[in-house]
Amino acid sequence: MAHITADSLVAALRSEGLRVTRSRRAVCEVVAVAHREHLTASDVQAKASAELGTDLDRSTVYRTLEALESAGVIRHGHFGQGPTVYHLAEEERHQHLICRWCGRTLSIPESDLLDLTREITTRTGFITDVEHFALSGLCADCASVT
Amino acid sequence: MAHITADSLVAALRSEGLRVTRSRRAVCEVVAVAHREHLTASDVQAKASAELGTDLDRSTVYRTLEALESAGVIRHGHFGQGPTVYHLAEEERHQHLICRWCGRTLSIPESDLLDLTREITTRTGFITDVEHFALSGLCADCASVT
DNA sequence: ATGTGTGCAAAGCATTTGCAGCCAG
DNA sequence: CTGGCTGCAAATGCTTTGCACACAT
Repeated sequence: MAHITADSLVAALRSEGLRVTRSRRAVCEVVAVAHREHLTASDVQAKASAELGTDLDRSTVYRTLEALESAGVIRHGHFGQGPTVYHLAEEERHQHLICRWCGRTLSIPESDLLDLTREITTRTGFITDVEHFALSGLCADCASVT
Repeated sequence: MAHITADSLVAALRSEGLRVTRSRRAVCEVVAVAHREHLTASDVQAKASAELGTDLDRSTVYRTLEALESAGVIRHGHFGQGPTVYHLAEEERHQHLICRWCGRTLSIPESDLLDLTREITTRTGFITDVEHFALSGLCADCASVT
């Protein structure tokens, strides 16, 4: 799959019948450039404001992210207790593992967890979206210290 | 393992060198009675206040829960975007599955997920604490509607 | 009698909302 | 030109913190 561009995000807004403003375009650019990275609303605000040269309001950021999410081009997840993170609705999903000691984050592709998700579905009928919440635990380094 | 009683929670506080007050005893009772249930700070405040007959301050609740947690007799977890939930540090851990549609919560014993956690550890060295964060997804009912 | 635990009040964050004016269509 | 979008400011909800007083030990 080709890289997602700011333009395709903008197009998604348009196809939802939403208007395309300077602010929204800036948010799209920031999100597209971040690619696989996970951004908080505050990250987006900072980068988009820098790009615009003027301050973009935090509420506008939230509203735009919400619009992009309902257009289906971005998604959000929850890491630990911190703020919500946003990222492109990319093809290759992954589970995040957060170390409760050092706070480091690892990723593991969803495809490596298919056995798990299948197992859960078989037992409960529940279809897991591994990406939405991180898993907590101890990373290899911190575990070895303990 | 026998049921955990309020007294054993109180004893845990004592063994940490902490004082046992009426407020703390009330919190211990509420948590012990809840047994497997997951309580928010607000739940604990309400129930403990009812038991005391006077209003227990929210900050006292947080401080007491923190004390119980560092004494190792309770733990906390995060369900969705909602408030932190507290529960006894019981023997049988379980993973929570939250339906992103109807909000219902299912549980699955950690023992059913050993393959998963082993898999993750093998691949990454990461030791998962399945209980700390819930998993998001669609429950059987909501999935069938979709 | 100590100093730990308490209530109260205020602050700290992330997020949401109401509203008056602005700009994309 | 008209309504959707914006900034501003205030409100919300959860959690934390500073402080003076109270009470367990």
